[in-house]
Amino acid sequence: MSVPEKSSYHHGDLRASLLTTAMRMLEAGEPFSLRAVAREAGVSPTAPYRHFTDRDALESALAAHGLRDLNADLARGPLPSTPADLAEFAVAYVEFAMRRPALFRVMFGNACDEGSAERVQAAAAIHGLLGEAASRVFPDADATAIASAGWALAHGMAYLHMDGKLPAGSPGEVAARVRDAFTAIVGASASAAPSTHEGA
Amino acid sequence: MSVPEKSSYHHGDLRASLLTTAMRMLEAGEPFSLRAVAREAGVSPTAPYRHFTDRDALESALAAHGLRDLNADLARGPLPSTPADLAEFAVAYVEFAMRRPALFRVMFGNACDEGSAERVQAAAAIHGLLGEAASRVFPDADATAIASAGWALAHGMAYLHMDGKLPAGSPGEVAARVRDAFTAIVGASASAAPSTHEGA
DNA sequence: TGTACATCAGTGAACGCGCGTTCACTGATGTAC
DNA sequence: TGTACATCAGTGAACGCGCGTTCACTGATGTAC
Repeated sequence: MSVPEKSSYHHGDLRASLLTTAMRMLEAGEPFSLRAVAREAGVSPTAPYRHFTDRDALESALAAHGLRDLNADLARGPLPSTPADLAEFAVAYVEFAMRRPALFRVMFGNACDEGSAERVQAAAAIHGLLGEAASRVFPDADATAIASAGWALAHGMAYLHMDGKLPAGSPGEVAARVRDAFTAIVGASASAAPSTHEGA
Repeated sequence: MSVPEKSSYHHGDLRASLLTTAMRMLEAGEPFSLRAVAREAGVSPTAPYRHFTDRDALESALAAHGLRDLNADLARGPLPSTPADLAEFAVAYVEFAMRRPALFRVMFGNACDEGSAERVQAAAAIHGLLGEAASRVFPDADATAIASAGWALAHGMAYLHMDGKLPAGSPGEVAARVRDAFTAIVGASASAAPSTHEGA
């Protein structure tokens, strides 16, 4: 449909087709390699080099795509304004990771290639969104610290679940666990044992 | 010294030597493989099979070793009793990850092989320690939730720093960042925008 | 409208690589008599 | 104390695998005259 059945030699839009295929493979948990993607797309092993300078370039394009998808997921509703809203942000983040774990690792599991403009930009957008969300909910807190903390909490939950370090269960259970963790730690100071900190 | 220079054929204690070599390689950031470890240990590619049933068995032994090391790091001082103590727990966790990132990934970056008793046991010990620490500091909170939250926060900080998603800088800066994040989120509810939660 | 030609997106054979694992083997060790 | 032999920890050649990347190529497209 979208790719007309042309004469076999010229593909039509191989670049897009490679990205789609690679994305499908990542989501299916299949091992990712230039050759495998080409094979799956029905094209010779060297055809991708017409569209990506090397393996890493394809990977960066996938990462950028994933980052944009995650951004869209998070920005679906209005910006969070309460801690409970922020907890739902974390839930959405972890749900994305659980739904597309291999992609998630491609997005975050390696240094961002600064040469890939689209990847850099997509990463910055996510970063900005997380920062804004955190400082909206906790306007009086150290903005950088609270943003890092929120991100780390969600990111850690994502990895711990992906790697089976926390009892998994259904997606709903995972979501509940994330929500509870978030709520527990944000409300924690109230129930703390005697501390040197007595509030700000 | 510890391994006497015997006649070359019999090694003395190849098992220990392979583990040591593999650990050194992980810490040096060299790629890890059965063959590479054997090569580095000065032994034929098949010698390791006398001591480990396969590649995964070696990896599990390394993971167990690393988990015990991390446990020892965390248990160095007394158990935490204040939020500030708990923050230092998180700092130590992240410092371990930054000091030995490849090992850290081996420890946590894949499902625990339930067939490896030593790995299962070492993982359970860590899990127990984290849980006890959290519930000592926040005795009134949901123990599971607060333990997960603290672990996820530290774990997420570790991954974000390892993967270059947060500005790195010196180890001291990383420690400060972890401390600040922990402090910010634990004290956060005080400064929250209007919320549906008004405390427990 | 028809033909020549430059451009470009594919092909397919080949390279060298490192990997995990198998197999039949051999050299050293230590125990039984 | 000396010899025979079982045990065990190593060797080294070989297997088949998939990978990223190069190279010279060829088939299709579209533009200029």
